[in-house]
Amino acid sequence: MLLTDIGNNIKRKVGAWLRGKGIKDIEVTLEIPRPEFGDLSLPIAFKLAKKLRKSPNEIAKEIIGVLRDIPYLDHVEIAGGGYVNIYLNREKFYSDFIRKVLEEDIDFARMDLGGGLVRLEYTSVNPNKALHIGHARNVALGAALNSLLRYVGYDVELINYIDDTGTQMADIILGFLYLGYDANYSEGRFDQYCGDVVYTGSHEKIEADEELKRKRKDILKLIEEGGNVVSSFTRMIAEKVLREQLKTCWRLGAEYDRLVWESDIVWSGMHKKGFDIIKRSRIVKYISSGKYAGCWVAKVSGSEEINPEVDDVLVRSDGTMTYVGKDSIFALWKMGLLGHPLPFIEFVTQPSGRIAYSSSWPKGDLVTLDECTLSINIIGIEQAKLQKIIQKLIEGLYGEDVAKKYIHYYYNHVWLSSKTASKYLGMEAEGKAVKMSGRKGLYINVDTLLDKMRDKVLSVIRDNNPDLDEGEAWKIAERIAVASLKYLLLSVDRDKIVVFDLDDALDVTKESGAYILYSYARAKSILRKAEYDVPAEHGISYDLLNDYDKMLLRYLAITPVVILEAGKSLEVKPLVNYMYRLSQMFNEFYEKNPVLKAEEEVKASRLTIIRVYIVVMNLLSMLTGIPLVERM
RNA sequence: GGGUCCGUGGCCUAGCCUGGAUAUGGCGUCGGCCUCCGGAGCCGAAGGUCGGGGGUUCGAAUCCCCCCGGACCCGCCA
Repeated sequence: MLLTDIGNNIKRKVGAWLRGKGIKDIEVTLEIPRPEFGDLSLPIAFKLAKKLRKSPNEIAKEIIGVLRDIPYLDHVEIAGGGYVNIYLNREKFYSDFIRKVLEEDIDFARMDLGGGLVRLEYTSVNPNKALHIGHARNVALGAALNSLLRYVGYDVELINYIDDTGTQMADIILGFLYLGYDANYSEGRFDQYCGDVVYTGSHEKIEADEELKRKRKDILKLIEEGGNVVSSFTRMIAEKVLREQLKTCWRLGAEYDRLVWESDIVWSGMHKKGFDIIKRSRIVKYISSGKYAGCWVAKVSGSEEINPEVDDVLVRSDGTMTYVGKDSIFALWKMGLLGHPLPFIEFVTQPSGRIAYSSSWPKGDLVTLDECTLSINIIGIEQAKLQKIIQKLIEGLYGEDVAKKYIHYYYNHVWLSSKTASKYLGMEAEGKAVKMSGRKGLYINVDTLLDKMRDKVLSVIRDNNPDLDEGEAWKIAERIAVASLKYLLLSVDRDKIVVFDLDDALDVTKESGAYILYSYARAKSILRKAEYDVPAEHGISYDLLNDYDKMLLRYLAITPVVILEAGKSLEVKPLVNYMYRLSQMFNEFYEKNPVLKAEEEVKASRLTIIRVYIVVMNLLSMLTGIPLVERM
């Protein structure tokens, strides 16, 4: 029996009582109060006071009568003028909870929030550079969301969209073709070479030279046409970069089912087919006169009549499609509403054994995407308006219910602290922080950062574990580095800019990913030293436990509540923050309570609590993608 | 100019969606704790007009309106 089950039970009972009184517009909510106020708390009496013309206190008394036959209930108290505080029979509740956790391991809190297929697009970095720490925010979010969605009952298909037809790509292709950069570069990572050297170099030269701009335009045209030397060269380069980028993604624990190339989309004629559908929308019109004569425009503003000045052009007067147009069609395809099959081939086997399939025009196994219940697109906040337009367009075609399935899962940018920009990149910066810029070379690559973090942490590991062999130490250092970076990126609100400071990131104490791993390693260490395993059916001797034991236990038991909230809101942040809070609580427990030296009954109970802690942390690690280590 | 988002002790941050009982942690500052399971740790202290104003409410950091400050978006570009 989980706390969520007990909560549902209470909500059902109180809900039925409400309906009996003819009240339908008040939702029953439960809180987890401070420990002295019980295990669950019901503030509903306050909301009913006016409606029933009674004091909250009187209503609370009435509600107590409703709560009679709740399993695990010990007693109920009224406090604070109308709260109904619910106290469980903790010995029984915790014993059952512990048994469930130890028997079912990390599956103990699995739930079904309705299910269905979620198609999740994330990463989608242009294949002309290495991933920088801003991309890592996207990747970390996607990987975690994938795990969370699966745990709460969805099927998930992971898509990485590869835009190999844009100007960023053309910039480096021009660099290779005309500016002498080496397409066979092999001294270091090819993606870093393309981004750090070729792109920055080429871009600057192109912007200053009309002739080069013309050449870039020609390259873009050739890529779009396909079937020529330039287009296959471009695809070859992009593929080389992508393979390197994927290594970084894997390092961050991210994998994919489908790599979808923009060039394949173009060559397969998806846009033409998609536009034939979009054209039929009520909100799309052909403009026959004036400045915008010859354009197809979508009415997305609030204006009465369609007005190209404020509405969005989908097809230009020369017949080519704008970015909005293309992206809308891709959105329809991802939602399984287009039915346009693309050929796919096996591209690479990923670390978990999962195969990533790549689109590959013209030959491969034809795949038509099924309709999905949700299409989640992890894209930066700067695209909010554009994504809104896409949703409007979908609404115009299929109605509001379908449009609601298309979710722009946005996140704000990662900036660099001015200190980091000047100290490590030699860029003088005004103010507290600066926006990253690929063109200016103002960014930090994920691999560069992870290497730095790993090296920093490695010496501490050697000091603390002299018996550990080098390979093992290295693996641990890598995990600590990844955990620290992910914690940094996932623990703050998606709406907020993360200001990245390299020195702060390298400081892996206190509130950090490493702190979490440290408490876990301590727990593991105790279990290694314990001479016996406590059998799962042992349970606990609740009366012998002190406040620190009880606090930890109490907090462990709310795991399902946290997961439910995270799953319903599609947020990973609560999980990450909970993970940190739990670690904090464990460290406190650890400092205050001897385990191995405790009296036998207490020792057995504490070992059991630690085992539960381990399972919960393993589960949270799986859900958030923050890796753990057994020692460090 | 129009739109979206953010504003919580010196600095960073949780809580905001779904209003509820003393506002969460961290950094920094000051002071403690290793004969004891891992000190990458723990304990304590100082530090708060939850940007400002108004409204709704028995009750507002949380909901609504206005204002201020910051970020982002607003091309037949991608």
